[in-house]
Amino acid sequence: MDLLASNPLILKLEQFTRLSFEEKQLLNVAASEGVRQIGPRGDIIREGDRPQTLNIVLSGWACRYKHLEDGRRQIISLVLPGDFCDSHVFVLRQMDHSIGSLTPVTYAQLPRRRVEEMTAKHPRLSQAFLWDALVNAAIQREWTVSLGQRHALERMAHLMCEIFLRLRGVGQTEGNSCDLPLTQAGMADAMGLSVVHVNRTLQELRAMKLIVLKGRTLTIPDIAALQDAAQFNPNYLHLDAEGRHLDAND
Amino acid sequence: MDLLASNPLILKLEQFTRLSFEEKQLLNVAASEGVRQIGPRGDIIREGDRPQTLNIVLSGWACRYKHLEDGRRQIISLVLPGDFCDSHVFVLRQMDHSIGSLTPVTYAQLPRRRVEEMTAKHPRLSQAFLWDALVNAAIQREWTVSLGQRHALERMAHLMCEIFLRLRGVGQTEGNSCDLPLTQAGMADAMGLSVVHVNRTLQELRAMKLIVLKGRTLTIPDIAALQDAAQFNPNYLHLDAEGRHLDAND
DNA sequence: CTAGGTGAATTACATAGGTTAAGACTGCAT
DNA sequence: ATGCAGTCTTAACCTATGTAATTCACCTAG
Repeated sequence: MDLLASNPLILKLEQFTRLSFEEKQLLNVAASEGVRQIGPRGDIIREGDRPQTLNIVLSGWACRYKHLEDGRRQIISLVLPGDFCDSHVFVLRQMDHSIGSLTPVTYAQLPRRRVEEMTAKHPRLSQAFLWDALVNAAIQREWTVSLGQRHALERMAHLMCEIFLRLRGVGQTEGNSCDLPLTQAGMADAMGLSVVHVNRTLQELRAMKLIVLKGRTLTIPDIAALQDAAQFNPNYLHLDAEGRHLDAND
Repeated sequence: MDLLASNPLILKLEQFTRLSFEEKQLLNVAASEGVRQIGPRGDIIREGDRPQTLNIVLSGWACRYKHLEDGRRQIISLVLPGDFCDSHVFVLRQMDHSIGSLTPVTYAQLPRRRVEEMTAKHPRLSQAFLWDALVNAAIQREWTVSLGQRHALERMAHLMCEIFLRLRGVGQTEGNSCDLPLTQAGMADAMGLSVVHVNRTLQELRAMKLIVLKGRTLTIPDIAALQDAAQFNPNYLHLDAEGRHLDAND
């Protein structure tokens, strides 16, 4: 079944735990109902909104972001295929940030009740969702470290390592290449740098043969070398979770 | 009952929802078993550890932090009285960061089983824990914004606003003053600045009459003014959660 | 009361990264 | 074809912040 193999949410969660056929089917149905599309610079959710649905990105890139009053913008995190837009916000009163599309995005809108049914009936799913939320928290912490301590070159290199590994987890890499639909302005907003300096830094990374970046395609000739330059330690992505080996009944 | 009123965990959670007497009692018992103490610069948990307990800070300040290979250190977040050290890490293989004490710290160690019992029997407690985890995620996002976009002065001002409000939520402020046991080196590690620049910035904040900082005591003469300087919007702390008004059976 | 350690303050100087501006390239819409 | 709009690139210049080093003021252990 094609969908089963290509649903990024399933691919992502299976890095952590093996899902039963039924669970996968459930996720697939969920990801095929209420599917929406949005163009490249739209908002999926806005600060202040109070979503009553859970949105899952199926294809394309989005980001969490926040504006300051004077126009400065920080991209808080990247929302890649398979990622939730608003995990568990049902508890909170309103969104404290916005989620915008960076490319055309396809996403599924799950009504709240549907999510609750799924997790109630399938503890392994709610376990997997929890794992996902915890990994996202870890990623956010790592961005804190990047923004606080790493210099521009390390920071950019670190970002690319992270993107590559996250995309690989959802089957969106080919060899040592992947999509990178972020503009330099986007990278600047994500890494707290100016566009000019992002450009300088990319040139430097290219000169060091650490990356090849043509159009929207990123190639990493030597991942180990890039990781070194970034002081990148993949432990925070928790790709080695034990759940994976606990049981395998599908 | 004195303990009931001074347990910072209860005070914190009650900002979000009203707890029943039984629930509070449960939290109190939890917070009085397995109590540990640690001096000012110790580690409560280390990167790589695999904690089988849930640690709750009862008094004193701690922080999550991470070292880079060359000695740079980033404080990722502050762990204040009433905060969990390791919410839900049972799912993950190992700690991807350390938690260290900034002052002498008293904390309770809850065995995993105990936590699971509590949340299983008291859905409102697990709801409250979830709220807490979500607020922590929001705080982490706000730090990302601070580190990425705010200049030193705004950044420091923002930190002080946040600390003050968080402490007020657990009854640790007096008027417009609170404890601030962070050294300037600590603030530097938290805000991604050098010690010298932290000092300069503090002088500036003092000259602007935005803060009074003597010894370990911070006073904020005019909170609105400080918030302005920081572009501080408290919405991310979600102190207005609706759960608070839903029911009140205690 | 003295030594050594820690935190704060300040100065002089260095630099990573920001700002502004302008040109070149791209793709798309008319 | 033409023209606009977004993106990338580069250059010249500027500044917020970092680095190094010194002094002072505590505090605590002997």
